[in-house]
Amino acid sequence: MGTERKRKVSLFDVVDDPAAKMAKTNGGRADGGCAVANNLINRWNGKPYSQRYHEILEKRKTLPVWHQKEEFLQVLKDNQTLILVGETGSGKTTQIPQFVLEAVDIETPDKRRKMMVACTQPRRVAAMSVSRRVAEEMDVNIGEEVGYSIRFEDCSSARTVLKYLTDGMLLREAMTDPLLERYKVIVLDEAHERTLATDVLFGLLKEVLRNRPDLKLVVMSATLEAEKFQGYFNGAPLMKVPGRLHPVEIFYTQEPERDYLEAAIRTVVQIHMCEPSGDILVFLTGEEEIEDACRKINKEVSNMGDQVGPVKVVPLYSTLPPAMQQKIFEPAPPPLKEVRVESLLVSPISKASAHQRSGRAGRTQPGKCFRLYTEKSFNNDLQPQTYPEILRSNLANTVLILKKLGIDDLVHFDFMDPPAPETLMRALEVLNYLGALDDDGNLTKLGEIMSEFPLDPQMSKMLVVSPEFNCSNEILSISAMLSVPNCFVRPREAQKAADEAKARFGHIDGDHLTLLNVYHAYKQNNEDSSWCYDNFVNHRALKSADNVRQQLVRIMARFNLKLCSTDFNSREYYVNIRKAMLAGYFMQVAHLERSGHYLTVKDNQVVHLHPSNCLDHKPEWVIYNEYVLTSRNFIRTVTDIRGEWLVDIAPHYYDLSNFPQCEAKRVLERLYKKREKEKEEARSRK
DNA sequence: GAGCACTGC
Repeated sequence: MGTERKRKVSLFDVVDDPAAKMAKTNGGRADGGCAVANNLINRWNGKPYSQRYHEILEKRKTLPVWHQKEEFLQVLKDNQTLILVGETGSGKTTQIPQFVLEAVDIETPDKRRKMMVACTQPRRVAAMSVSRRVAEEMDVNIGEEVGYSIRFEDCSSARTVLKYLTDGMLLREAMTDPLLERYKVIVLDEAHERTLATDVLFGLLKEVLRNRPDLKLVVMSATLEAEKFQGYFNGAPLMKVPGRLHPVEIFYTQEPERDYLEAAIRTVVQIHMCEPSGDILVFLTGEEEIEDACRKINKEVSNMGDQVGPVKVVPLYSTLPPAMQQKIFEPAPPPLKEVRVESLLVSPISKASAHQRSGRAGRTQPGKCFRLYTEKSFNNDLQPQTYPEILRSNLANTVLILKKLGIDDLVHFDFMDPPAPETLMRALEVLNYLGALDDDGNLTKLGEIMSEFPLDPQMSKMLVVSPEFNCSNEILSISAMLSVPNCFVRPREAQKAADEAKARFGHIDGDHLTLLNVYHAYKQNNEDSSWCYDNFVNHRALKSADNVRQQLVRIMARFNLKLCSTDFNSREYYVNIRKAMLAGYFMQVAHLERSGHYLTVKDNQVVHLHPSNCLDHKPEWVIYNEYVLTSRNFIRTVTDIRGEWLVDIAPHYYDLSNFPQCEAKRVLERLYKKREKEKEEARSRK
């Protein structure tokens, strides 16, 4: 890799002249060119700028990136790829895409359509909120010239010239538009987070750039790993933008905290009592914890009565509806204090993200950062960077996407951090067993359809084949339910009632069918939220399952996969559903040994049924949705299946000549013999 | 008979 060509751009401030720039880039447009040059008319929608535009513009000009605007544009002009390192508060996420838009020519031969600038974000909230902000800064309506695109919500139009989108969304777009031809410039933001999608986009874009000399790439990162990016992108120039606007003081605890949640709440209350007014941002790991913390903070503060001011606690996590998530961007009414409880990354975090989080405190004014661990622990225990997701994930889905993108030689695909060859091999093997890839590793017709579903390949497979089992409606519902957070609520003060409520949905043949019952009951009760509350199911989870289901239905329709159900009164109703599930999950099967333990077929692991299961017996064979390692090896969400079905539905996987000697093998041998005999009898009857 | 959390499509 051409690190020898590495360049560093010198930093110097250039006096900015936006008016001249705009006149230049406005090109040959006759309409009001003069007004545009004079900064009176918005070149994007032809309307006069509002007063607010100018007010915001003055504030924007104080952001650190503005001091390097001309320099940035020069580097962009001279290079196809560039890397920009800017810490929190530099303004890079909102300003850089606007600078780009101002400078590049996005006209196309078709006068009605322009090319776009894309800016990716790892998270939906960010894509949405940043685009809103930028639309305001550009004095246009969100969804028109500036838009965003996230799963379930495309807020963009034919007029959109700047689009914020999740990195996963851009990857999906690449599947139908392999050269990303509607984009002129792609900005990959938060590249340091190294999400799976970002990492795949790195490799993909590197190739696309070779085929599209007119495309440009800006990689933005918050951390010093930038030199690694530089090496990877053939010595692309590196620009550094100074970070936060205000100093942040960092405090550590003296002793390690036993209960970080309790410590976090205590710290919040202390800050509330002792510090001047402002915002507090708390990082926690999950929905339940966040809701819990919100309740406790409210309670503790109200217990203190008039000694302290009121507090407004705002939760933030991904499964909150978007409108609720937007709440955290509303300013707190002046006399109130505000606590925002946020969940972003699962701990233990890296030093880099700890640093980035502390940066949040200095965004609008000087801040303080309270780390609920010791300084020693920060220095010794935390990894310097977050380990890239691609090195710790199951890659079956990623490999399927790459294949669909036309990347055949995965071993030589240019990953920034190549996954172990065994990991890739395992993914290829799984896809081959599922019939998504043929024996030469080429995508099959089935695989092509599977790749269009935003699901794991096992689930896509069961969905695609479900019409053959006459139960696609039910498999759609089950898939949707498996794709959202656990819908069963079990509050500490009402555990017994919650268990009883769950038991009412229980299906003796397994948890998948229980989920189906819940979904059906939810629909039959008109998606009513108080019904959910009374029955201890999470309304939000069910609503989002419904949303997922609709998306899946649309994909099914695109491929003419028929929506069908077996007659509910037929004995085959549940049998068909279980068989269809097995057609996708035949690699996730466990067998009950005479010892009373379950052994997985895949790797002969001893596993236990997760206590959340609703079976009233221990079936000889089960399929499971996931394998979780907590206090024991558990298989969670399990359903009873019959050994005969393994032989019928997945004989290529249950090929006994490759099977290790075990009880399951002997059982299967008998089943195969039985099948042989049945066939012979049928033949002789003829 | 024990919970374990997250993100993205």
